[in-house]
Amino acid sequence: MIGFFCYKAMIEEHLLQSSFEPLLKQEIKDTGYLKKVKKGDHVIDPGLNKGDIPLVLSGILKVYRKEATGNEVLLYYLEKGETCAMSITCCLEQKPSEVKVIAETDVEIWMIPSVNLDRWVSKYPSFRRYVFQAYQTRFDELMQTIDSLVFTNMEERLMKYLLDTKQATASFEVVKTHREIANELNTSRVVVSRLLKKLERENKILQRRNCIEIL
Amino acid sequence: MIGFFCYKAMIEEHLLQSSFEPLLKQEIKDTGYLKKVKKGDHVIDPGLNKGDIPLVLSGILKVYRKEATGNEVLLYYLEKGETCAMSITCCLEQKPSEVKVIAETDVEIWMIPSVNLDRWVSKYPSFRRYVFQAYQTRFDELMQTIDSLVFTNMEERLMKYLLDTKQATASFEVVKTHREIANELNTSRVVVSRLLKKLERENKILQRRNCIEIL
DNA sequence: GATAGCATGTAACAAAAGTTACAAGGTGCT
DNA sequence: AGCACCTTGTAACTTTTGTTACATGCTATC
Repeated sequence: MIGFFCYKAMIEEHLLQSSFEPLLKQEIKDTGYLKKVKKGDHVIDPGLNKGDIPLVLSGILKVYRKEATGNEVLLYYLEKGETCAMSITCCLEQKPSEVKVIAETDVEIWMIPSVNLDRWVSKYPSFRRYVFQAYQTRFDELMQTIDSLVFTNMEERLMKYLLDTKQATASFEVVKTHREIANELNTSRVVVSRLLKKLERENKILQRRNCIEIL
Repeated sequence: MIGFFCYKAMIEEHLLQSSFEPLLKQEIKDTGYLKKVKKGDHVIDPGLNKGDIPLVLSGILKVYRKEATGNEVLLYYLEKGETCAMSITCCLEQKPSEVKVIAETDVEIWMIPSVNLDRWVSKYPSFRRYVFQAYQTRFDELMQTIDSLVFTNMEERLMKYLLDTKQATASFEVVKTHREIANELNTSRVVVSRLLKKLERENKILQRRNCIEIL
């Protein structure tokens, strides 16, 4: 029971900061449920449509695009207060998800049953704003991803990746191996090592084992 | 007056085929207006927020991403019955557009004043479905664009581009110069000529001046 | 503290994409 | 016809990215 009250307090604290109407806040608290996901575990898998919409309470989610052959590429991070726009469209259209969502850290998510979605969008102006703003933010992120893919070389993509990751984790360091970074950028480990060495020589970063410090 | 009735008939014909409620159809007819755009002209410009949402009645729109330095890349085409999801988020969030929309052919668009958006989303289930489906479709297209950028080489991107363009124009031929294609893929003319020659040797296409036939 | 496995550095090479330069042929205009 | 301009083809070269191979050193585990 203590745990139960803790969760309710957590979602309450979160919702208090939002612009949601009191009635909507109550509905979110009453119909949602808490989901804890361990670092590295899947939240959504392509093709697997769980039907509920995640609202991040704590931790960081990575949103990926994955190819049939196993290659993948990081699209963006989701942080506290954010939601997965892809899930919303998937739920409303009953379509399997196009993306893969993995917990970058241990994560706590408030899951909102998708049955309520359409009604809430209709009933609550604040929820409409929230949903459309989520779309806007995701489009912006995807545009940035596309910019980075089309208009810049691997070195710039890598630097943007480091800065984004630093931002998402609110830390000075990026705690990842060259291999992990290579996977997230869909390139090879050797290329990442080569470019990181170059960035280090240019005094833009500092490398330690499993860890990159951004200067 | 004849022209006026023609337009009303055209939008009516279009709406009849849609799943919109009679009342919504009436509102769309009453509050919208027709916009004709000549081939090559801009419909939306980045930074320029006209505030109305386009509904394509006839013709094809190209949606681009443009860089500060002038480089650009084609994201996808919009066809009859479709709308620009970017415009919707831009209007609702009062944010300048992230993309550039150009008429690929002469185009007729029914412009919907954005003042009505929020109310219609709230009031009409069919409009909610329409808007969310528009988002879904655009996300899918962007995912395909990203796949093509991350996971395939220029030859495959070029072939996909030709097939997409063929599909959009509902024609056997792609009536474009190598230079135009290079611009839409953000590469150089020489690279496009080289790869098209290769595709021709492999009997996948047939080239004439200003025109590529897909086999 | 031996050892297996992982992380990083680097050389050497291959493939893909971009750049520069020029030639040949078509098109439209005067 | 003559001319300017556009389109396409291609050679030669550079740069970027990807691949293979191997060396070195760290770390965890037994």
